Amino acid sequence: MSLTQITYFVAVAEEQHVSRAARRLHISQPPLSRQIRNLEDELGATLFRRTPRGMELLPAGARFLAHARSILAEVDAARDSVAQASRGPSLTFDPEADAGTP
Amino acid sequence: MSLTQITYFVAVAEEQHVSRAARRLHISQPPLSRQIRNLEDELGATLFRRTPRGMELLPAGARFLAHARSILAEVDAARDSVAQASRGPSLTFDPEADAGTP
DNA sequence: GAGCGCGATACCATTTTGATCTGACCCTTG
DNA sequence: CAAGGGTCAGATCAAAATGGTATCGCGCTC
Repeated sequence: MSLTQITYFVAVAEEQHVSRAARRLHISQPPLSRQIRNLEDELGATLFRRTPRGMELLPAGARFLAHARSILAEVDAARDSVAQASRGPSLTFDPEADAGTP
Repeated sequence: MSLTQITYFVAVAEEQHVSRAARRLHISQPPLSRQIRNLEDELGATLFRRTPRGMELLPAGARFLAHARSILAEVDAARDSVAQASRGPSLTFDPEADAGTP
């Protein structure tokens, strides 16, 4: 399982459509289809039902979706946190911040 | 940024040592060293200070570590959740569970 | 100053990823 | 009922990422 796969999964779940999700992700449809399959294989569960009109999220998929979003949100938070830290440590308010630099 | 990199980062942060972390991860030291560097490059921040005795977590690294653990925990939770779902949907208590299967 | 331990670099083999082309299937439409 | 458009899936190839081995450079310690 990779962050890429998770991102792909969320896109497909939201679009309920592999092709549309592929366009949104700026990749082509077949690799996306394969990544979803790989993810399902690794998890040992089917996440979508393939219909002639697109992809339908199954219960297992719905459960996974919640976690997937949480993971991606946490990744963003991690990025932001580090970005803040590198713009100067402890920019988060700290009353003792300048007590250590007299 | 990949889940692998995050896993690697946590190992290095915990061991404070690239070589030891590599042994623990069952990979060799140079690729691990490179992945850490790649992660730092992508984040645009230095996460460790290289010392002759190992790796010292910098403030930015410490911030990232918290998120990294959270991400990995959420990944585990996602796996577990799907595993449960595939052993039978809604094992979580649902009073109407059998109302639909008379 | 010689040796040891640390991370970093160079280079190569392998694996993984993505693009293109194509196929199988279903639904709609005439 | 036949044709066509749209869906996802499979095969195949090129490119990128990943990991291993060999080696370097740098401090510390003796």
